Amino acid sequence: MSKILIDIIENIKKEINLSINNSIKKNLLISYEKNFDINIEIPANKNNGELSCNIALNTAKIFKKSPKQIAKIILNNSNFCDFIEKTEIAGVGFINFYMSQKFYSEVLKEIKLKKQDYGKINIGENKKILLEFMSANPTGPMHIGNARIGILGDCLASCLELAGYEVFREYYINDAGNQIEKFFKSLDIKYRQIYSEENIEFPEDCYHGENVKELAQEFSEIYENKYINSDLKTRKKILVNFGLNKNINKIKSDVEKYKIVFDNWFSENDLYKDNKVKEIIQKLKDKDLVYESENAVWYNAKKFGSEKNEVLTRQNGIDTYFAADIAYHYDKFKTRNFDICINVWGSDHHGHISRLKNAIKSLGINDGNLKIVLVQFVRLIKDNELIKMSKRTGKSIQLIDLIQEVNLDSIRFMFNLKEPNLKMDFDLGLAVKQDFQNPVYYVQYAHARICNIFKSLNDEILKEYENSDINLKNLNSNIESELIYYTSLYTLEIIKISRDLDPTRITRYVINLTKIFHRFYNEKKIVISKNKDLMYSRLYLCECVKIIINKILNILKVSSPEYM
RNA sequence: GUGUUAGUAGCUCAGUAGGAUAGAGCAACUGCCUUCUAAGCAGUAGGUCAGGGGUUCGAAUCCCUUCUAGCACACCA
Repeated sequence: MSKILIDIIENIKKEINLSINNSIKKNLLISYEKNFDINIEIPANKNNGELSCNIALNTAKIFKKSPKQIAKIILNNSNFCDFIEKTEIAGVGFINFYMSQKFYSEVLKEIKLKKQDYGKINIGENKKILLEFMSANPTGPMHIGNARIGILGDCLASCLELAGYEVFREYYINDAGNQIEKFFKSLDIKYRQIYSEENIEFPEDCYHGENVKELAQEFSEIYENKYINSDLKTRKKILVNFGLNKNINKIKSDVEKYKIVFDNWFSENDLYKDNKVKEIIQKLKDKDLVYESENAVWYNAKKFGSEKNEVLTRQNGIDTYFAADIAYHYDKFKTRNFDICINVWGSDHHGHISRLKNAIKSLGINDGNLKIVLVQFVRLIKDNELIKMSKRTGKSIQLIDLIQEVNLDSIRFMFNLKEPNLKMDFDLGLAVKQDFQNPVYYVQYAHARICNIFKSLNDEILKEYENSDINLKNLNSNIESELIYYTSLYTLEIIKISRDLDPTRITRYVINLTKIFHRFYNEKKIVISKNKDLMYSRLYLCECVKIIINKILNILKVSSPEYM
């Protein structure tokens, strides 16, 4: 468990509360019953210490003293652990903490000991999370927005695992409902067009993408005109099966090319096969939330403050996506017993959140355990021009097109740079052309530099380094302290990622870490044969930084080159 | 129209459970390789945090309001 810094922060909070209580007993502060929520932060400016507390400012009114007086009383009546070198009262009354040399040494020892497990914490308490993401429609190829969602979801899963959750990654295949009817209709017409002399019209509301045409073509190459005159039911079954299989396999292979991993591919159709959709409608009916009107079955969402009610079963007898989605989430929570469900959705689904939450709440599920991460659309820019990606026009930029132009390291890194819930412009020209400007190389370069240092050492030195007792107290310059301190913040980052469900923080963290490392590298010579004691300490530090960079690049599934 | 997300340097973005002098990268300019990798480092310049109110010791961050933009408001998924 890596949590030196976390422990110190907790210790400070406890000690300050203790100090306040003691001061009250000694009549130094006026009586107040509650324990305070102590806020410890990392100051933006290094001159304000490594940790800082604003408790004296927040309690000035309560204690009717100036913040500085309160801070002084608190410090006089407290005794912090030996990881704290000194404290000071600064500015308008902040209490600032400076770390001791022991702290720096212990952080490095922990990294070296835990290696890739450094940063692991257990705030998740092994709770089971079902993380559903990507879930692109199988009626056509995936577009670039799906790539962003896939990469963010994949990375979020890894981060949550680090935070101590048990994460199950799932892809929901929408292979049922109205859209499958539409998919069949589109395929069927394209298929018949191939063999018909007459001009069969292709309706506006069908899928206009190239994909449908290609599928019909492939189908006809295998079966020729065998099914042209079959009855509707037979034709539908064979065409839909053929099309879905092809598309889903394509999705699976594309996903693999992006190194995105799923534990399970959940078929919407299975919900129907197992009668789970009808069961859920019945359950809602039992709770008096369902009524029939205009030959459709409705869910009474207005009861929960919605503006309008929702259809569960259409006039044509087909259940809606909404009905299936309730059944799907019931299955996640109640049948498969997940503690928390996280869905990574395109932000165009945001309207769906409240009605789904209301629906599962009415089935006795705590809707607070359903969390939605919204991901906004990606626009692709090339030569300052917007590349459209409408599925309907058939000229969409597919997910697979991108990987043919830009290398995967770069794609994965770039998509992990910007917060999910912000729209993003992906500059294709820049990503391809100007490799050296890309932050991914900046980070990888630091890794390669460290590898190179170790490669330059001969076996004898390496052996001595491995076996000697390293004096980490040598690492006492500003830049070394700063670098070590930053490595200790890694755990805090993992906590914030699981709190905000924003994996992109880790990318920004590793960029900052490498920035400090590059600065250190320029400022301090590492291989110094005259002073082996110092050299080994610095090698130790390099090794620790390398461990973290490597770990984060692994999370991002970006390669860690040893040479560049 | 209603809901929702946003607006921070020329460009791309960090920073929001209120904190100290608002930060990076790119682009511009100036330096640093006989030295562990210059895909690097150091420095200069660049700001009415969209506008206006409010809350308080303190606001880019919270509240109200105006403006601008994306998205959603289907018996699509």
